[in-house]
Amino acid sequence: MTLTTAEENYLKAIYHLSDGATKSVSTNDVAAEMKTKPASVSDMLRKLGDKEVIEYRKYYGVNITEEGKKRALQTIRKHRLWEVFLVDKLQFAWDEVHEVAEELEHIQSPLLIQRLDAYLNYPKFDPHGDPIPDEYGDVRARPRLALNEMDVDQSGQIVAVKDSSAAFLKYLDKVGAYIGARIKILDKVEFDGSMEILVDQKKTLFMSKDVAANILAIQS
Amino acid sequence: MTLTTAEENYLKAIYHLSDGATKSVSTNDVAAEMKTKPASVSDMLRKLGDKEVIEYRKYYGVNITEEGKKRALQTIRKHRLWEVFLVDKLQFAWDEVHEVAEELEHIQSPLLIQRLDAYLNYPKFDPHGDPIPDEYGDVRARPRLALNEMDVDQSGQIVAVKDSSAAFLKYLDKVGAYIGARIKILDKVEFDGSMEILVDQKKTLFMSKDVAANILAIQS
DNA sequence: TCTTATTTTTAGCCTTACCTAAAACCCTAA
DNA sequence: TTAGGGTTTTAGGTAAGGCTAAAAATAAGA
Repeated sequence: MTLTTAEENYLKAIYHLSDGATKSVSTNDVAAEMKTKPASVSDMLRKLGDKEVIEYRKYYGVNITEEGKKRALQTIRKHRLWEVFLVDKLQFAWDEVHEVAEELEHIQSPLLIQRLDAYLNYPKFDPHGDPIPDEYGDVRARPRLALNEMDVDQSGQIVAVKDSSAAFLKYLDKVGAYIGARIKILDKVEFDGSMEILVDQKKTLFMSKDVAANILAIQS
Repeated sequence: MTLTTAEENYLKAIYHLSDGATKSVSTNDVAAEMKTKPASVSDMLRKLGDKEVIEYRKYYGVNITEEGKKRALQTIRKHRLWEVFLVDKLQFAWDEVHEVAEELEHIQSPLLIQRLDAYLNYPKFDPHGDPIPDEYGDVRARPRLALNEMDVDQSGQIVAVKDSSAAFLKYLDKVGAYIGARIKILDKVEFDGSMEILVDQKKTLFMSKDVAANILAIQS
């Protein structure tokens, strides 16, 4: 059973919204994600249900099936491999690659993806730090480090905080850090463990060891 | 004015059939080339006429316009650059690349093509020996050499014969050479200028200097 | 020139993927 | 337990790109 480009895109959206195939997803949410109308989504959900990549009960939203999850992960794999190609080989900036990868991910050729993977040296993460599923759909999550565990000159991306109190999040917001921010360790002060951090390649931030220990990042 | 994937494919077919935008092309010929029905072609010709990439007079076939020629050459450029990528970088065989390139050529990103061109070191010919138009649509035809002018170990492709008498073409056919054949010069005999030539990577052919001088090839 | 054969176009219908408007359904609060 | 209100589906329509069957235009032969 092959999927059209539109079907692949819907399936990918449903996979993302369902938090890795765990939660069920509403028609409205899919419509928002796909920037389309709920009526169009209903149509498409019926089709995807017929193809058994989702379980669809009218009025009750959808759950992705095992087969659907596998298909979604294949598409995500292709997307992320192309992103690596664009950044590593064609010198694209990491924020320029998404739209092009969105087109490239629909090219149908298992051989192409196999060869591309080898050519890129079997990368495990894309330029945004997101993991690349293997050809069976297995994802190896990248280990998270607290910022104070990172070394000077290492780069990464903030993915979570340990203490998610409103106060701490407010502090983060004030200094211009946020979940998803790209960071680089510029300096670590031996004496008190405080750090100097470059955020989004433009803003420099000073933080105490305690603050740094509260912020989790993945390396890139 | 943007073209859909289908429109790009029709335009490319019309360009090829019109021998580089010189001859006019019939509905039936386009239908045969596109493996579709004449009725579908009529529809599409009206659309392409509206977009002014062809000149369409009902019942009298079409001529490609200057704008159409430019568009067709852009698509051909993208197709051939991707073919080079697949062969040079991803180790595809030269006869495995066409279908995948047929998909890749429709990716819309001028930056991608520009970067790909640079990455491949501005190739002038694709793996089949066909010239790659530059970004303005200019094509530099590859100089043709008679086989006896080629050196040992050089590879190429037969593109024409000087003497196109039936007798000579019949002889070529008998020995298994043909327009389009991939060849490699294995040996040249100093004494009489006769040559040993590998055809399509499998058949070895001996020919006199006179015969070799009658066959034109491009180098690859 | 007239008739026939061939080519091309039109007419009408299908599928995919979208849309709007209206109907149906689910849920909650009075 | 029923009336809204929000969500979701259905009904019907559009555009792209295909199809078949039939009509129309061109070309060719007597």
